[in-house]
Amino acid sequence: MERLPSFSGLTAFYAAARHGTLTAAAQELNVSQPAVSRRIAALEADLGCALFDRSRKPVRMTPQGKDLLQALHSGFGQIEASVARLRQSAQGRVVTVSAPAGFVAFWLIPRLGALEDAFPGVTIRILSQEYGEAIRPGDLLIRFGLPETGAGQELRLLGDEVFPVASPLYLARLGMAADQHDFARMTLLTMEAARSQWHDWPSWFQEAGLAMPPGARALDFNSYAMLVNAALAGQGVCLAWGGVLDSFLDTGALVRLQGPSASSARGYFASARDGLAAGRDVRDILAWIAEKAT
Amino acid sequence: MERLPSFSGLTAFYAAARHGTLTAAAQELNVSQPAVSRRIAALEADLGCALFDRSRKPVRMTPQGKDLLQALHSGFGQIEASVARLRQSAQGRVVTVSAPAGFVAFWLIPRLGALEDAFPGVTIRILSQEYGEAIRPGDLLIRFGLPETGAGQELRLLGDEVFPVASPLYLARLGMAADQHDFARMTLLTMEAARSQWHDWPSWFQEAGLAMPPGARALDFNSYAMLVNAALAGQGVCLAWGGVLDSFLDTGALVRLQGPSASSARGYFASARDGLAAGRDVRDILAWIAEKAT
DNA sequence: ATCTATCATAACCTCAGCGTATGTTACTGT
DNA sequence: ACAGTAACATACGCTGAGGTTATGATAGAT
Repeated sequence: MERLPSFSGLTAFYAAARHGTLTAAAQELNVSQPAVSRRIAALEADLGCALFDRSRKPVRMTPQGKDLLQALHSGFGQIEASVARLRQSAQGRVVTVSAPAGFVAFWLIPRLGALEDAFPGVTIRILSQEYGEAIRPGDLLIRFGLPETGAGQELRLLGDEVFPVASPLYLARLGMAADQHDFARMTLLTMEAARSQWHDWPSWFQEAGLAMPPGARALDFNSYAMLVNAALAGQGVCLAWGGVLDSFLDTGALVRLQGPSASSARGYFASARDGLAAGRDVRDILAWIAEKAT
Repeated sequence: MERLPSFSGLTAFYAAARHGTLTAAAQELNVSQPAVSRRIAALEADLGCALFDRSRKPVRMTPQGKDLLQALHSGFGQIEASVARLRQSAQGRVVTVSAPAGFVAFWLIPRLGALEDAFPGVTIRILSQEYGEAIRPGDLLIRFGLPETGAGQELRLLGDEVFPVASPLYLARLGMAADQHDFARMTLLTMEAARSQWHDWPSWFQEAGLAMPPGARALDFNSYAMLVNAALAGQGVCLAWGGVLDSFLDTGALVRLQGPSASSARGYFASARDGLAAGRDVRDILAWIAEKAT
């Protein structure tokens, strides 16, 4: 790892580069102009190259200076964004919920208004990740998968029922109905095989006691949200987790295909990162979500 | 702009987060463990939140800590890359050449081996930009356009002749030859009209004293490199700047269409950023390029 | 229960980096 | 051409931010 120059040098240069004069940089930094002059001179000595051309007044940046300015703009920008988030979070009551993207899109967001109404004064931050991606850190974690042994405080959300759903327009186009459908003539929307955590169509047919139609047409997605949008757009039939797509089932945008369903040990699980030591807000929101999802 | 925390706090946290213990971070930073402990405590007080959970030993990061770690990893990474570049550049003899992408692809890169042989011990860095993009900073600048008045030390490269070239396979496919061609039946490869610096087909026909074929087929590109690759692939005829495509003309991959040519005040110009004050390497390379390009 | 590793805190010390004052020079307006 | 202003560099003096050593508390392993 390259040893970084002094921070005061970098910030002095960054301010001078943005303002165009060392004097203005000094004002921004609440230091004197000679302090800025010296910081930048020390930085240049450290780096071994000139960042400003001083044959003119005010100074002009060299190409090396521009190179460093771009890096500082980007690097400081990202650090500043994180710092701002942490400071804001510390001032208010903020609860960060980390959950799979499909759950966020189809279950959590339709209920976000109600959640925020239930907890006035608390800022709810939501971090989502696609299936297969690493879980992002949060106060309250929702994951999809098998129950973990020894996890202790993990609550199971939603039912364990898995069933096919499709758009009524799609069914009508094929001359089918919810209680009169033929999988062999439908497109099966599915998550990519790499997502081994997912309940796929072969598993579903097997558990439903049906034979999977040979040569069934399949359409692969690497995002459950996109997959569900394809179903909504009439591109095929997809598997729904009990409870996840209920807002669409309630409005009729999607209908459940009549017939057997399958059950699975997999499901959505929620936990507070700090367990019983979690803050009151976190525990309350976890309880709220568990109640609405079961 | 958010005020950033102390750099020593950020670096101490970054080291501890990577190593997992404050003691190892102290070793990396060549300070004592209490110094690291205090830095991080001060940082946490500044941000108003805990970055480590200290109920365990060694410490474990909180979600806030992970948030900041990601930002520092990315931010410091970019700053470090720039710093490393500048330090390396200062130690060695590095000359940065900034030029349009077409010139780089078709003139400079075929000659790069010869250039490096001519200047052993000098590292040649090349920055390119597409036509219309802002010129990127470099020790030696090559641009395309009209001559600038008052630029002083700018040298003109290549000839000012503009002529059409095509792939012999394309010509053969149309039953044509270099000395027997009909523009009306060819596809004219051209830069997008937005690139007003470019010498376009209507201008060429006018200056060559020819009538532009009405309804001539045109294919637009926003990259001269892609345009030339299309000509090489037999997709049409393009305009060549005298000298730029000579490596293809030498090998026969492209042939010049016989007939009139046009001259233009536009051309490629090279200059040293620092003029006569430029370092010896920069001046010598500028002279080399000017000699080979004229 | 014992030992080791790790982090926190107290007491003390110092020099990195600051400010004020001044010199030099580019730049602008008359 | 000259005067005035703005901008950067350098010299001198000063101090408090942040370091070190020593010690206490506690988790974790055996």
